[in-house]
Amino acid sequence: MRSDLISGKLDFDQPIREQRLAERFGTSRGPVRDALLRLTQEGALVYEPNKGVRVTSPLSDEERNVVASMRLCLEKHCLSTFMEKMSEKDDRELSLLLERLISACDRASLPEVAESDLALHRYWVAQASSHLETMWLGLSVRMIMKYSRLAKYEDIASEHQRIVEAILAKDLDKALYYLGENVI
Amino acid sequence: MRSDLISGKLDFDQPIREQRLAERFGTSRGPVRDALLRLTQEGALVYEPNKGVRVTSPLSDEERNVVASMRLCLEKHCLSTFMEKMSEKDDRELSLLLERLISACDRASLPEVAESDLALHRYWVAQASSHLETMWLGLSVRMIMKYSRLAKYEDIASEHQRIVEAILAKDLDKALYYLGENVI
DNA sequence: TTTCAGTGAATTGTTAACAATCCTGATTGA
DNA sequence: TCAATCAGGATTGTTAACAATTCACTGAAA
Repeated sequence: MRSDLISGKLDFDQPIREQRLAERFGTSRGPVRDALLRLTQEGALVYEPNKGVRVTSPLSDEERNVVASMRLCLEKHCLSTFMEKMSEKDDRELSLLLERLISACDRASLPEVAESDLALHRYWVAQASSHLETMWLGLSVRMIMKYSRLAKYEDIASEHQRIVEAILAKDLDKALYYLGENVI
Repeated sequence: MRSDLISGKLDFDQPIREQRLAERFGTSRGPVRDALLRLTQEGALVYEPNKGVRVTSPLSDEERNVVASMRLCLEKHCLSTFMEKMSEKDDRELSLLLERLISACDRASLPEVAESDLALHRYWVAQASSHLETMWLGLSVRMIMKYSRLAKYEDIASEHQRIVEAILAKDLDKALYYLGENVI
């Protein structure tokens, strides 16, 4: 469900019906309500009492700038603490996530690009702090719901490749610099 | 429930039982689950599958610094846009919220201080952007859960008095400056 | 004594039925 | 013609019962 929202399959303000989703995922309305409530708190949906949820409207340019600078502040901190104590296992994991993103870009598959983009960033955030991870999610979901509609796949791939290369080379300054160019 | 968490009535890691809350609030477990899920997304509780929720652990000093600077970035933007288009109605509302906070400080009532502190800040954030409001909530709840354990009531009152005075005098620079001193 | 499997209570997860609310469209009356 | 009213269907909100899981405790075997 989240990947549908992130990839922009659904139009803004479109209402989401609980019964439909329950049938689609072969469950009852209870767990569906839980999931919709979570997506609401993440900012992908908006809720109105007795009217259910609908797809959230995109951020204005001003809002997007604020969110982006908050996200950058958060990710820079997480990337710093992550790089201080990363192991060979993290190296392999990062390479894997990057590879997945690049292949999604090659196939020009918007849902997969959006998801693997988030998964890569999420990795260093989650490794640094679980508290910050949940906050990061809310920021990123909102940002990607807007940007995913006008993405250039080659740029995404190369931007992330530079970041990961800098991380693997233990070059903190360079990694932070490229991260700053990517998160806009 | 949220005010219990904010004011620090419950110990960290203490598990929250759905049945207990359902009886306390005279409802069934369904709405209780909804509320707990929301508080989880806000960061006041943490959830583990098949184990329910428990009170979240406090932020580390490092995490708190990051969250504080994110919150300050967000609130400064919101306060600026709010002050551009505020009316006399907003003047009265702010004065009311400030008065409530000061009287809570006088009574040295921690739950009320925490809640009216948040309510005041929330006002200009909500007026500026509903998108940013939900993000702000997650940041602020986490911050206040830590700070509320060692607050000096007179400082809180005077800090907010200065902020509101600057807002009412339409002095943006001064308002932002005092806000920066308060959100730490 | 320690460890491990088993047992039962406590708790969370899920479901389907029912209640309350909202929305749409037809009908009535001015 | 137009506005207000009133079904009815659709949708969300709530509840209680049931299923699945966890946890603490017991007791037996090494």
